[in-house]
Amino acid sequence: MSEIRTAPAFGGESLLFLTDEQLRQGIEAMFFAYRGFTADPDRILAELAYGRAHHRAIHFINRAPGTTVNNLLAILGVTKQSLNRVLRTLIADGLVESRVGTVDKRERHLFLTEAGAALESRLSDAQRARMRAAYKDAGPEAVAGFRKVLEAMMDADMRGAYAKLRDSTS
Amino acid sequence: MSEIRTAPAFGGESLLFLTDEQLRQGIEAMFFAYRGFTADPDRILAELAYGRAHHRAIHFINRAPGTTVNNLLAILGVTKQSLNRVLRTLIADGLVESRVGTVDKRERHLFLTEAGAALESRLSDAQRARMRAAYKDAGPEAVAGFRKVLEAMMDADMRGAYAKLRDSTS
DNA sequence: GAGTTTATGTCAGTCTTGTTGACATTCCAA
DNA sequence: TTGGAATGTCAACAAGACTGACATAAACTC
Repeated sequence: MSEIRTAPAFGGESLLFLTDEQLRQGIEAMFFAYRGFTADPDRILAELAYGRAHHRAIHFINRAPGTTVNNLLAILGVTKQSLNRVLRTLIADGLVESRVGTVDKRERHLFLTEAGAALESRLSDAQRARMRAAYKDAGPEAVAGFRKVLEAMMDADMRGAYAKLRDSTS
Repeated sequence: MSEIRTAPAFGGESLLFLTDEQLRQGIEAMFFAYRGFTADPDRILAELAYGRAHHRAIHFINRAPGTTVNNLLAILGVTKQSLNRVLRTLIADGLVESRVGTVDKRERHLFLTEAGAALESRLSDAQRARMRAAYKDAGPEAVAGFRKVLEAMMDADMRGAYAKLRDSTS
């Protein structure tokens, strides 16, 4: 399966970074880094008897206020039943508000309440703090490379969703 | 909480990459990319009625053959009960072999059987294929940055575990 | 040698988060 | 008006994490 076992240079460009060993290191780095990535919000969520699913919902509702359930479903990649359970608790706890659509009354538009926005900030701040430290350590060029590889690693449909979100504010 | 809202240049070095907006894009990229990262092995595992937990165990047993249960526990960051459930099924299915230690007979040393190694290859190949495509797209400099940021994002103890694994083969 | 610690395994119960399948309601559109 | 889309809800279930309790064997310590 390995296209490149040794590390020859083609056309003057080294392909050392494409060896199985390099790829494996990347895979393991991704695994350990993702744990760090979620560790800080997880601690906050545990206090409140919420989980990562709640965080994800809150994050993307904050990101795109007024988004519909269907829209959120597509971004999160879970079933409506699974999302619905999470949304129900968030609505019951007064963190999320669900408004019937004016144009299409079948749709529910989702918004964070003040309390919801407060929790979102708390979670974001924790997650950003680690991200900021990592970015600072690695430097701007590393960050550009980081983003480039991550984007190339996404499924095509998620790359679209990501680009849409990315360009909507920046 | 935001240290930097605007994007001033300090000492001639732009810190544009440390804005909250940039950090949020990084967070979302990480979320979507991780889904892609696990998508291919997940499909294979689903066929076999296994989950990601099985993949992780198989991966690290292959990576460090003869590792003890305790060692694996530390790397995976789960409880022994959780890991034990997974190991039991893998041993029962003939993918993993557990050998009593010769020096310390309390320890169990874990190895992949031929069948286990075969599955490991299948899973690795799938995951590496995507990784290789992403690396190729992004180029060697981006890959270096990617690795740098991921490493900075890990918890300190995992950075140690990762470095140990990383340097043991390369 | 007795007592403690360590490594492992196991049982029982709980929680979150995902899944399917079935079904009802509402409303838009052909 | 009929069909389909969007949403919500109920029920059942499974993976994979958790805690707590307990058992066993081996190793270590005093």
